Amino acid sequence: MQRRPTSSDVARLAGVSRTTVSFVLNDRQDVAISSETRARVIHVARELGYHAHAGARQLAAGSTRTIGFVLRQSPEQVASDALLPETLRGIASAARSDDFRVIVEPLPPEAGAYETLVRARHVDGLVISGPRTDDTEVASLAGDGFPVVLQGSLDGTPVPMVDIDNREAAREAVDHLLDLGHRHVAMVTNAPLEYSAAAERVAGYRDALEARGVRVDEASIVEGDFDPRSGHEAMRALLTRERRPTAVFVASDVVAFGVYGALRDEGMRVPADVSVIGFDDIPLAAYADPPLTTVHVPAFELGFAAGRSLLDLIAGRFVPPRSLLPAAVVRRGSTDPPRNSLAAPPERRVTQ
Amino acid sequence: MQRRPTSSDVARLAGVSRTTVSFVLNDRQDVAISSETRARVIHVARELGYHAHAGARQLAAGSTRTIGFVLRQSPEQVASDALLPETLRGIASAARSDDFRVIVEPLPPEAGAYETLVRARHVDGLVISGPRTDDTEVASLAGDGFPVVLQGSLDGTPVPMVDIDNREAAREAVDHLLDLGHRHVAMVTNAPLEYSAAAERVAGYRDALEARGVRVDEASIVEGDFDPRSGHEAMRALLTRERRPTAVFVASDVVAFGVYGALRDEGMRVPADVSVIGFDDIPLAAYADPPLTTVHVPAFELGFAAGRSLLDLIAGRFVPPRSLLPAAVVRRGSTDPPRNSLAAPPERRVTQ
DNA sequence: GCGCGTTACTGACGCGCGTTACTGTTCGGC
DNA sequence: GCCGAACAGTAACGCGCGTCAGTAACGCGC
Repeated sequence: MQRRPTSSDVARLAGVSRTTVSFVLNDRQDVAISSETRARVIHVARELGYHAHAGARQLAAGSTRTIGFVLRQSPEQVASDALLPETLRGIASAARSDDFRVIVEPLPPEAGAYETLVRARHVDGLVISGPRTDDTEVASLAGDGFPVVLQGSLDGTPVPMVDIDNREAAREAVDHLLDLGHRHVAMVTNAPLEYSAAAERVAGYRDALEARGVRVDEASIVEGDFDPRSGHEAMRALLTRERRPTAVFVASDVVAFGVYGALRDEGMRVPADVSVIGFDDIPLAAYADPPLTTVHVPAFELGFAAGRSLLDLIAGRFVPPRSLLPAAVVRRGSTDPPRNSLAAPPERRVTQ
Repeated sequence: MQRRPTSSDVARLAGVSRTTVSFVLNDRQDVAISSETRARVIHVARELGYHAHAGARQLAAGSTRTIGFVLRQSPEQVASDALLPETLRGIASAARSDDFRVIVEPLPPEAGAYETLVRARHVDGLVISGPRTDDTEVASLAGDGFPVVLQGSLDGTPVPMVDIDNREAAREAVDHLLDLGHRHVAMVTNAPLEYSAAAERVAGYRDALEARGVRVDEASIVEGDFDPRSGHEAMRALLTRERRPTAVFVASDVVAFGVYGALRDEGMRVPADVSVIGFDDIPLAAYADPPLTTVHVPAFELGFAAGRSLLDLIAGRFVPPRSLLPAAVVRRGSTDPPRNSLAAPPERRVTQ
């Protein structure tokens, strides 16, 4: 492994000072360098395969050109997060366009873990995924003026966040079911309601029902917990209810796979007996049986937007406190009108 | 954002020199420091929330305490890589135990992209996932003595690699089908055969059949291409064959979801009409319909082992050229004996 | 009581870069 | 022909740390 070329090497070979090399390679417009000198320096640098030493540059310039991506979810949640690769690609993509790099830090058991990332100046800013209300570090970091962007929803924080409009998207999902004629729509949440996103999706569910004057039956909202197993149990619980729903809004595709399972166990067919709409549009949603109607969440774009916002924040540019990306229903095979919707319009069935 | 404490601050408050602070905090055993002084320094450092500046340390010590994780797959492959989160967790976990960090670099379109990571000394080593034969950079990096570990298989390279034994695992998968009595077993690959892993799994498929004296019909090996769609097409092609297989070995769970779809389209039931065994054991495999029998790939452990090996390499310790982790068949609901295996033992049916 | 080893610590250098303040040179206007 | 502005480039400092060579004090043997 031969010696790394330094800026002195470039300077010597180009017949200029190190300062000039630095000016040229950092493309500084405020200093006058003749275009011949510029070209010569750039040529030599390329010839030598010169790249400024990251550590030295950081030390001198005070910036790391690196951002951190902190996964605040539990290991199990990370493992089954089918959109994580896309989100990560989005962040990395945004970073690269500004010549930044991304350090990924899955949350370890101990607290104060990503503090090191910041205190040791490994990164210039953080994107925090799956933020939690009980996370006091985030607030104190952001309060200190350290650039932080939340990827996901969190109530009552001034920290900029990037997300989809969960409430609106959920409303649209349930609207889809209502449009098909369903009036008895149950819901399985994606997660416990302490998670803002889960609570917001429930709110959207209520919005949709109330807008049509359909009474919200609290018993038909059951909590899921990230994985298919929880969906299985939730659906089983729903099927013990006196009035079985004709449609279910499952606020997570992964959980919906469990819901499918519970329905199969009961011998109920989708969508003939029960319509199911999911949320996320994970890569396998289109290959479920039947293909899952769901809400498409633009994971790459969310990651990209979060990265973009963070870079803006680092550069001192204005960043809106909330960036909400559009999410839209993708209709596939798991939703249809309720079976006897023609024989007995849903509006009447309430009287039965 | 108040000023970062430096080692001088710690030194002053502890009443010692900066050198002593450095010795204590880096826990150097070869210099004599009284335990009282040690304790005092540590106390002050903690009090101040002191963490050595990453850039300065890198510049002085020459090591970044950071490793790179390069994703050599195409964006589409990354997006549908259901095991990526686990692998990433594994690497990060290994890194953390040595106080290293992980920079993730999805492969951008342009070539020479991760070279920067190395030339600018952003990282001390690289784990390269999904290596490809046409990757000359890897060879030249490793040839230069730069620490590189491959996560995944690549033929004919001296670079250390971590993987499962694809051939053996595939053999076990097919053995499972043969044990059930199947004799007409088709295969859908996980990827084109230029990918070493795909070729190895085909080899394992052949091994299993040949060991039982079953003739390998070249026409019953069809290439998949990472996504479910390719599985759908592959299975459709297999179903046009004169003799339909009674079982299919699909060398990727994700592709198997497509295979399921094609079988449904034909009105064929799994496992009653066709048994299917997958590969990978993605989180949703157990929630397919029917639950997919598959080969469990220990993704976290693979990531961890790759990270561990890389750290060993960086530290100058010995690293075996190939680390093969065990993968085992997980039987679920998608495999059963062939329907008429009792009425007409498979061995006889060949004469029909 | 002198030398020598051991213990406990420190001063100063340099890692490779960005940047500030400065120097020298050219050129146009009067 | 002189002056100031614009142009082209440079010397030197410091970012915060790790580390080497060195020093001072102390104990111990003879």
